[in-house]
Formats: sequence, C-alpha cells, structure tokens
Amino acid sequence: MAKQKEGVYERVLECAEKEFLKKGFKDASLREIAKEAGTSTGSIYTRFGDKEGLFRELAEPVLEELKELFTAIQERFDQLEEDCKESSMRSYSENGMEKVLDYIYDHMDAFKLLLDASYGTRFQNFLDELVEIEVRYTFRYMKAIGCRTLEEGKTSGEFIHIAATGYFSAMFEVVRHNMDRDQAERYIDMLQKYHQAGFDTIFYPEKYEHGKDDLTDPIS
Amino acid sequence: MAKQKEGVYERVLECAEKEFLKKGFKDASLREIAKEAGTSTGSIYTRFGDKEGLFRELAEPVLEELKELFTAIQERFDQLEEDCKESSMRSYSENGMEKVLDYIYDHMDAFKLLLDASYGTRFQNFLDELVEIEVRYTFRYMKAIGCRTLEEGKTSGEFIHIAATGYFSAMFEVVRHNMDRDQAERYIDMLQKYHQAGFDTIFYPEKYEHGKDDLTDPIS
Amino acid sequence: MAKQKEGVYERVLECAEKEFLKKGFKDASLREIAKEAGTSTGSIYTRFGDKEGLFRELAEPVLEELKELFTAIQERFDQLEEDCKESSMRSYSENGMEKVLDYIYDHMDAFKLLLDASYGTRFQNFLDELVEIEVRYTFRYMKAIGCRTLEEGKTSGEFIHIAATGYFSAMFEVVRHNMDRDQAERYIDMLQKYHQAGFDTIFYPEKYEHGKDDLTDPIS
Amino acid sequence: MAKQKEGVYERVLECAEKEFLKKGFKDASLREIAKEAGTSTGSIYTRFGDKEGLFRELAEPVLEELKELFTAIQERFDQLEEDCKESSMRSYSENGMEKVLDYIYDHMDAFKLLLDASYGTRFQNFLDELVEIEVRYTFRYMKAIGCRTLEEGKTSGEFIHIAATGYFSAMFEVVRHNMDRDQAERYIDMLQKYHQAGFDTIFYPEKYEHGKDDLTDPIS
DNA sequence: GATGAATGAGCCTTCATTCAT
DNA sequence: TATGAATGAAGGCTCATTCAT
Repeated sequence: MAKQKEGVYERVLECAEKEFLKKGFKDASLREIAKEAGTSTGSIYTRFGDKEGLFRELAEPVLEELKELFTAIQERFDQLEEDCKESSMRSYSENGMEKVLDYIYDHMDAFKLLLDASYGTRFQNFLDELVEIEVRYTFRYMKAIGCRTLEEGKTSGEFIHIAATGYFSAMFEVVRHNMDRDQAERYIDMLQKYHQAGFDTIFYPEKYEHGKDDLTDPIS
Repeated sequence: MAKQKEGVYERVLECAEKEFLKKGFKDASLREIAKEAGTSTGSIYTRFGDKEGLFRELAEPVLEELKELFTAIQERFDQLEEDCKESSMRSYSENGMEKVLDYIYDHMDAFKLLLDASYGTRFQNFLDELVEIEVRYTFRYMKAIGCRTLEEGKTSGEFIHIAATGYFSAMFEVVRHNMDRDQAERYIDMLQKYHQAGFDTIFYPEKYEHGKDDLTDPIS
Repeated sequence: MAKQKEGVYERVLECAEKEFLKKGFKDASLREIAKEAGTSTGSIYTRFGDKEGLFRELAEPVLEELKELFTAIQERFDQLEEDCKESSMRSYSENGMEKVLDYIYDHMDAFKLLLDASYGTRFQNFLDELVEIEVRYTFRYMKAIGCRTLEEGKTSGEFIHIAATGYFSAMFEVVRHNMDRDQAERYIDMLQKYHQAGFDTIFYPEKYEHGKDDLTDPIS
Repeated sequence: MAKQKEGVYERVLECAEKEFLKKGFKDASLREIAKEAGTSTGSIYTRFGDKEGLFRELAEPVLEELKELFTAIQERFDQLEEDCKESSMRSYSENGMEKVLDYIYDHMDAFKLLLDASYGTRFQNFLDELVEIEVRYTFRYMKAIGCRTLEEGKTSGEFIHIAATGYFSAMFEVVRHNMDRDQAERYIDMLQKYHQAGFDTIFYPEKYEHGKDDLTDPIS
C-alpha cells in the first residue's frame, strides 16, 4: 500500500470539514476523521503534519486568497491620482465589496470553518489579518485626503481598528446567518452605509455640523 | 475538617481565574487549579459542582448584574412620556453608558473571562444576552417614535441585531485592549457617535438627504 | 442541633431502601441518600457506622427473624417422637411453609433488598444461611428415619446442599416476580411437590422402583 | 510501535481474567490489569473498546457457543418423530447433558467469570438466556406429547421457567464447587433425576397417583 | 449528636501523536 | 507511503469516609 490511494486526500478533507464544523477544532477527533474517511491516522499525519495542519489545508488557501484579493482592491484604489480618490471612492468601494462578497460565497465552507470552528488554531483571530490590511490603507487614504481629526493621537488609531473590526465582523454575519446571495447584497449595502456614516461622523465631523442634536439614538 | 477552611474558597477562585485566563475554559485543568490553590479536586466539586460551575461562580453574578443594570437603564427611558423621549435621548444614553462603563471597570476580571476564556461554557455567547435586551428596547423605541423604514421587513430586524452586536462587541474592546478609564470614556464617546450616525443613516435617512455623495469612505 | 431530629432515622431508612433498590448496594450513593432524607452523611455515619451498616439495618433484623422462625419450625418438628415424624411430616412442612411465606409477605421490602440489591454486602449470599439450617435439620431427619443412600459420601452432602439451594432460591421468586399472595400460595405448593419428588427420587428411590423408564423428561 | 506487540493480547486477557475473578467486574481496575499485563490502559481500549468489551472477549464466545450447542441438542430431539420422543428422551437427555458438561469443563474459566464476576455486565443474567431456550423447547415438547396440566394458565408457564432456572443454576454449581469431572458426572446424574421427578410430579401427576402421602419430605 | 467541607485515591475514558512494520 | 497498535499523560468526576466545629 505504498501509492496514494485515489481520492483519499479529498475524502479526508471532506470529513475533516464536517467534523470540525460539528465539534469545533479542539473537540474534533482525528481518529474519527480518519475512520470516517476510510484511512488511518498515520496517513493524515504524513499528508498534513498534524491536526492543525489539516485545518490549515482547508482554511489557509482561502484566507490567503481573500487577503490577496482584498489587498489588490485596496492597492488599485491607492494608486489612483490624489484628486480622483475622493470622487471615485464610492464606486470603488462598492465594486470592491461586490468582489469580496463573490469570493466569500464561492468559499462558504472555508469561511464557516474560520468563523465557527477555528478556536484553538492560529486562525482564531483571522479577522485581524483582514482588519490590519484595511486599517493600513485607511490610514494612507486619510493622510492623502488630509484629515484634521487624526492628530488626536493613539486613541484614534485604536478606534479605527476597532471600528473596522466591527465592520468586518458584521460583514461575515452573512455566512453565519446563511443569507442567500441577494439578501447578502442588500444587507452589505446597508452595512456599508451604516459604517460610512459612522466613520464620517468621527473623522469628518465638519460635514454634519448642522442640527446634530435632534438625531435619535436607539442605543441607550 | 468540617466547615470551610479559611480562605480556600477565595484562593480557588483566584487560581481558577488565572488558569482560565491563561488557557481558556476548555484547556484549563481542574487538577492544576486545585494544586495551585492548595486543595483537592474533590473540594472544588463540593463547592462548585463542576468545572463550569467554577467558571460560573466567577462570571455569572457579574453578567447578571450587568444585565439588570442595563435593563433598568433601558426601562427607565422607556417609561418616559412619549414626547420627552426624542429630546432627552442623548443625555439618557450617555448617562447610561457611563454607568455601564463604571460597572465594567469595577469588574474587569469577570469581563476578561467572559470575553476571552468562556469558549466551551454557556457564556460563550454572553454578548447575545445583552444584544437581545438592547434590540427589544430599540424596537419599542422605534415604534414609539415612528420609523418608516421599519416596514421593509425581516432584513431590518436582522440588521438591527447585527448592528447592535457590533456596537456591544466594540464596546467591550475597552476590556480587551486594557484601556485605562479615561481612554475608555473618550473611546466609548466616539463609539456612541459612530453607531448613532450609522443607525440614523439606515433608519432615519430623511435627516441626511443632502449631499450624501461627497462623503468619504474609508472602507474599500 | 444535638438532639436526634424527629423522624430522621425513619426517613433515612426509607430513602436508603429506595436508593439501594434502584441502584444496588455498590452503586448507591450515601450522599444521595443523605440529601434525599434531608440529613447529612456524617449523621448516617453516627447512626449506622458505615454504608453497609445502613444496609444491614434494613436487612439484618428481618433475615435474623426469618432464620429464627425457620429454626423454630424445624426444631419443633425435630423434637417430635421418632415414630410420629414420617407421618406428620407433610402437614408440618406445609404449615411451616405457610408461616415462612407469611413472614416474607410481611417484609417484602427487606427481601427485595436481600435478593436484588445486596451484591457487595455480606448478605449477598444470604440464602446460604437459610440453606445451612435446612441442610442441618434434613441430615438429622434422614439419620433419624434411616436413609441408606446417605452413605455414598461427600457428594450426597453436597447434593443436598445444592438441591436445597435450588428450592429456596425458587421460593424467593415469589418476591422477584411480585406474585400476589394467592398466586404465591399455589406456586409454593407446586414447588414443594416438585422438590419433594426430586428429593425422594434421589434419597428414597425404593419408593419409585416401578416403571421409572416411561417417565417423560422435559429437560434434555 | 505498529502491529500488535507479541503476546500482549494474551497477557491482557490472562490478567483481566485474574482481576475479574478476584474483584468482580465492577471492582476490577483497568489500570491494574494494564499494569499487570505490562501495557497501557489506552492499549486495552484500542483492542477491546472498553471495560465491558474486555470482559466480553473472555465470556461471550464461550456463552454463545454453549447456547448454540445447547440449541442444536434441543433441535435434534425436537426433529424426532413424534412417537419416538417419549421413549428416546432419556438417552437423548443424558447424552445432551454429557456434551454440555464436556463443554463446560473445557471452558471452566469463562464460566467462572460468568457465574461469579459478571455483575455489572450484560452477562449478569446469562442463565436466563439458557433457560429461555430450555423453556421454549420444553413447551414444544409438552404440546407434542400432550400435557393436560398445562391448561391451568399463566402460573404454569411461570413455574416451568422457575423450575428450569433452578435446574440450570444447580447445574453450574459444579463450576462454583470446583468439582472434578467424575464428581460432576455423578452429581449431574442425580440432578437430572431430581428435576425429572419434580417435573413429572407437577406436569404428569397421573403417573404417581399411588401412595403419595407416605413420601418423606426433607424440607420443612 | 449533627454537620458537611475536605480528602485523595481512584474510576473509566480519550486524545494527538509516534513508529515498527 | 500507509498502517493502526501502542503510548502515556491527562481529562473530568465520584466516592465513602473523616473530623473540626
């Protein structure tokens, strides 16, 4: 039995995914996966190194590709002429989100793993990796455009980070809630507006100086 | 050895907290806690029932009290005359948040546990319990005030839930980031404005109908 | 709390019985019994010494009394004039069994314990104590009456023991099967005839020397 | 260390048997068995699944084979011509018992386990499985031969069951008493006669209608 | 006499990982 | 390469019993 059995690799990945989703990374049992896939634990070790390696195989390529896609989108916007940015922002933004959403919907399973079953792996805070990219480019953008509010120091940096985290976290709710693609589109649209408004309020407050006081506040 | 040995109770709780924070609930070892506290595992079982009971002892009272505090705040606002609400909202909201923040800072340890070490316990989604309260009162408020946008159906309900989750989640970042109290105050103030703006944009868009298109968007 | 609380003693015995019947002696939990009875484990220890002491309290008096009753019955028959024995045997036997049965039905609970929940206690072979009495008197009787077959040696002694065990064991099936008193009476009557015939066949075969060979045999 | 270590399997079974016999199933310690056999507890689990699986390995094959042997014997008798049955019964019966006894003596250890150490396993009432077979065929036989007494209803069925239980239970005393094979033979012979007589007395009383009253009764 | 917290050894079981075959 | 038995530490938990109060 020296040769790689046909399809074992795929079967293992399939079963692993099922097991991870069902029990979470920590509680998943390698032996169970091996048994279910009709192979041996040893075999899994030769192919994937260890338990986390198996998880990685499922999650990492997808996460990396998303990061690349996302970086490319940001980069392309960043390369625009300074004076185009402000005006083309919205369309770029919406278009970018569309692509990201497409990618997510093409790799639902992997994102489910990342979101719900990654506790105990190095992916348990995978969101931070996306947020980090977002934050980096946001800073660049703000400097390019000129943002007075930014000089207030550290807190603002932290705040951007947290706000972005909230934004991305909310975005992935489309996965957790099993929204269909249409629903997701509408939902993400709202989300974009929501966070855009929040962001502007904090960092470009001059645009709203009028009658702020009569805004309603739903959150005590 | 009848009657509680002096100080064992406290020592166990202390060590448990340390262990839980260090390894998370699932990976924390009862034996280790017992050893560190200078007791037997059996003793922990007499006092706390089981592993989760020990965690509960640390987290539950604090969470419950926060929920009560939070509900009281919401309730008090809800009881106001209809026509006062809109105008006194902001002050109520800020005042409420202040109290909540006070409470959190008085029970930092418990909230650290809830945030970072509760995976595997019934508290792992503790945030939902707060969100649920928030959402309930938000709906009431929106009905009282009259909100046209609400009739768009299910998505809106889901959206409110997600937005509130983002809000609360972000709020607890003060704990995760170990902000000092002053920093937190400033931070929370921004957060409130941020989400207020987002919320209004989605649910009371008529107030912003002017020049939306020249808003900047930091998020791709 | 120095004085013996009213009724605690009884309540403990009640709960112990329930627990022992439900789980058997070994698996019964003293703490469970104490909790159920509204007292403390310590209290059970002061009253009953240990877990088996508690069981003993329930089973021993009844078993002892049965043994006394049984011995008395045997003794009374043994004291008869030699030449009366053979003729009055049957009535004595039936009358004795009646009394025994009465006693058993008056102490069902205790016998249920002895039969089904005594594994792990010194009562787990309680039947032997009754058999031992039976065997002793049977030997005396056989010697008095004169029984040629007895000289065959050890095996016979062992055989009597085993046969008697079978007899008593079968007798207690009235308890295990929850027969009502009437059923039991009829059943025991059959049982007596069954074993009497068996016994005579082995030890007084001369009474059956006729056509034994055309007896049917249900047991392969 | 792949592939079974030489002789571990056997050593574990040996030690398990010793431990089970010494302490009974429930009180036997897997750790102790593993230690004694020079393996790890984990190893026992890979091989036998769990504690009861280990016991099962020792007892089940033997019990199953006995049941098969016993069924075959009964079946062969059952297939005889109706009018042969009554006459050939005795020889069949004796011959069958001989085979059963042989089998028992060839697997003493397993039967010791079943008899004395199976409390807590699914074998604790293993006798019933044999009795059930016996009773089934007995009923068939009685119907074939014609038995007037059977119409008395339920009690009779119960009685047959109990009598058969007594018979089998007594049979296994050869194991408990460590009789040598010769002793056992003589003993079983007596036992057969004893129960045959009992059985006939109850179910074919017409054959004994003469002078029953002068039978002696050894049992009070 | 009553309490019940503490004891601490012991239970069965599960696991990721290794490695001889 | 694939296998899967073996490892051995660790897991949570339960128990009868003790004994300071």
